[in-house]
Amino acid sequence: MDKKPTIDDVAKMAGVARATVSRVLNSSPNTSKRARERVIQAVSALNYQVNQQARQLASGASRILALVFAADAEAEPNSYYHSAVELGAIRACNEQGYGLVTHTLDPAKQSYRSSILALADDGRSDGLVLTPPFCDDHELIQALQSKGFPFVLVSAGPDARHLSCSVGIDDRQAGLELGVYLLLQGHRRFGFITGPLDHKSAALRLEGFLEALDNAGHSDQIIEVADGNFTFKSGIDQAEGLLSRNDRPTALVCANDDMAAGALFTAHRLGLIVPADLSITGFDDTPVSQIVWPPLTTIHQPLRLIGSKAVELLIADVMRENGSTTRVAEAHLVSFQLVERGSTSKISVPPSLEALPISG
Amino acid sequence: MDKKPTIDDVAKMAGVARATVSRVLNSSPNTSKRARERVIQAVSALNYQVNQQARQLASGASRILALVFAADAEAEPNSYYHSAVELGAIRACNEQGYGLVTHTLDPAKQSYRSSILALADDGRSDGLVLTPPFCDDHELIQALQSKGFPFVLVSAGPDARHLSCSVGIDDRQAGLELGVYLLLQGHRRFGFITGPLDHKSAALRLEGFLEALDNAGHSDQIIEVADGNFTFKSGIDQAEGLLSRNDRPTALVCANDDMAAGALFTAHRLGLIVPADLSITGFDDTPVSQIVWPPLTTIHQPLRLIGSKAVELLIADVMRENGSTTRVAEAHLVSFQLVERGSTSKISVPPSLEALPISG
DNA sequence: AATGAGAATGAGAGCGCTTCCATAAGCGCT
DNA sequence: AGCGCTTATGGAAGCGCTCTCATTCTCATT
Repeated sequence: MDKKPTIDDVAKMAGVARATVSRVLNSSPNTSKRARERVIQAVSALNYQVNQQARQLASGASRILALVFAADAEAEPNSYYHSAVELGAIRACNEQGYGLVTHTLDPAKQSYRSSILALADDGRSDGLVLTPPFCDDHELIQALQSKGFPFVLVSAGPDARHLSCSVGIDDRQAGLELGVYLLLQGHRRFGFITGPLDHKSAALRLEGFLEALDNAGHSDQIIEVADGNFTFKSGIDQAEGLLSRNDRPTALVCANDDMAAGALFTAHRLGLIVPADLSITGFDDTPVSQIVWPPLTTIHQPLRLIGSKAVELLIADVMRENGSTTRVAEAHLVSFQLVERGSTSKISVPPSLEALPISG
Repeated sequence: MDKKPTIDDVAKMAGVARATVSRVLNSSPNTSKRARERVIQAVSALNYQVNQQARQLASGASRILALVFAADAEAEPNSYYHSAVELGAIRACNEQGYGLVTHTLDPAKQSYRSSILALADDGRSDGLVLTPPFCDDHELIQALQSKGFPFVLVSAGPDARHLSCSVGIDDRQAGLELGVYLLLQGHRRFGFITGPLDHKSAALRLEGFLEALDNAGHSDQIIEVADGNFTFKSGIDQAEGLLSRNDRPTALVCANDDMAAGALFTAHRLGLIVPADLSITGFDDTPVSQIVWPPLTTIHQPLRLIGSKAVELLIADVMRENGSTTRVAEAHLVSFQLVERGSTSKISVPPSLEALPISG
């Protein structure tokens, strides 16, 4: 097998200097049309491809971005959420000639912070995309910032959003809309299964929901909250507790689709008819929400878009690094929609309650 | 911010030559204990980290592997399958100090082949992991082989397995066991929803299933086959056709879990009780199979293991490249299990049929 | 004490590219 | 024609590492 052609081969063939070839390849401003044409022709004649390693060494950039996901040792990851974000990120990377290397870390292990910092240090990537719950670790964010290493947050809570560039939906508002929706459906007794506590965006979903109840003049007493961890199994377990009470809720709100699927499972097992006996809502609008029966009313998040947008911001940031412009902590909020499906329905309530003031 | 220390800084501090530091860092055989100690101490004192780019340029290896997945423009990927394989691959990579960059390609676009070849050429990765349906493209495989570029196949069909190193289960055998199981349950009228036609391992599932029927002395006439494409939606649609016939099957076999979930959806819609009126089976044992109601009887594949094993083989291959040993086309078959859940049950059949010879 | 095999080390030549700096070419003016 | 200015080009110095090759050191053997 012949050796791959180098930039010098191209230069020789095109009859120009190596530097000129480099300039053409990197579309530097100062090149003549003639030189450009000759170089391009030589490149295609030789089937030349830049050696990324050499370029990286010389330029100091690897053109690789790293994406960090949470995944504990054995449990399934919150797969669809991750896949969708990753897919969007991959697309955006490819479009800009970047590669994306995905890392998984167990957030339960304390070592995760140093692992992420090591990722920033080892020079294999130019920037980091942090997903929950890593995106809410202030100490980590500050460490990264003091290194001057580019990164962007996905689905971060508002505190973290103030610190750095981020992409996500307004989880609080989404939770609120869900609350308003269910109140309008006539529900007055709620169950809520939360996500992991360190997961700020999950916490916001609850906050927003409670705000809706509050706005409508209802007290916290009409809601029972159980701590889930985003897994199907935790949905099953927590629903068990919430649904076996005497005054069980008429609507069960879950902080993601997988737990909603678990809740549905428990409802089935208990012989409850959904939505006649119980309304259930999910969050994220992952495929899970359509696979279960009945399909879930849920909040649609544009996860692919979030992934691609995160990468775009990150690349912009990486490129800007040379320039002196300092990075701004910009929270990019993308829109969400409440998707109404078969898992929720109106219940009949006394007219007096229906007349309650409900603010949007 | 100070510049990062280089190997020369370490060499100076340790009082040895740069080459010695390099040898220690790469654990070459010929180093004295004294040199080793001094270097290690200097490294930690300076908090030195090798510059991967420089190492790559000098050594010619990027220590990055590429994973190629199918994903069409808008449709959801077969997410859990992909995630699980990817997760296993990531783990194995990290353990060996490699990075994994994931690429998605649309197999419907003819350009996918040149994209993959470009991946091999651009020097950013040392090896390729090919998943279905790319792993069954002989032309691609041969092109890769003639380049001498390392790669490994995941879930490839037997033809491709003969050509190159591969990891997967024996899909044919799995299909056969599923057939034997359902026959033993008393089923005699079957529906089968296949995967995409170019997906060899999916085709094998059907082949094995038919073989089971054949072994039991049953003709093809007792089975109706419909072409799915692994999506939930195609499961819904194909089940529609299969279940609305007069002599509808008593068991519906689906080539993956997502389609089985779709079939379940249709069954619900048609008012059929699963498994009383209809048994349904999936394939892969992804989380989907437990999320739906009733949970699916399915074939468990150790997807994480497949991913990690693929990477291990690939790395071994990459490393061997220097040595003269030629690669062998080795098919690594991992074990699968039939997992019995609520979506299947025995049906009452005339004793005469039960006595039919059924071989395993 | 001389010899030689083998282990440890150092010097230095790249790996293929980017980029700085100096030079040359082009061009509108006076 | 001559001047200064901008724009295009070439030469060459690295980027930080690996790895070959030549050299020195060690030590058992004669």
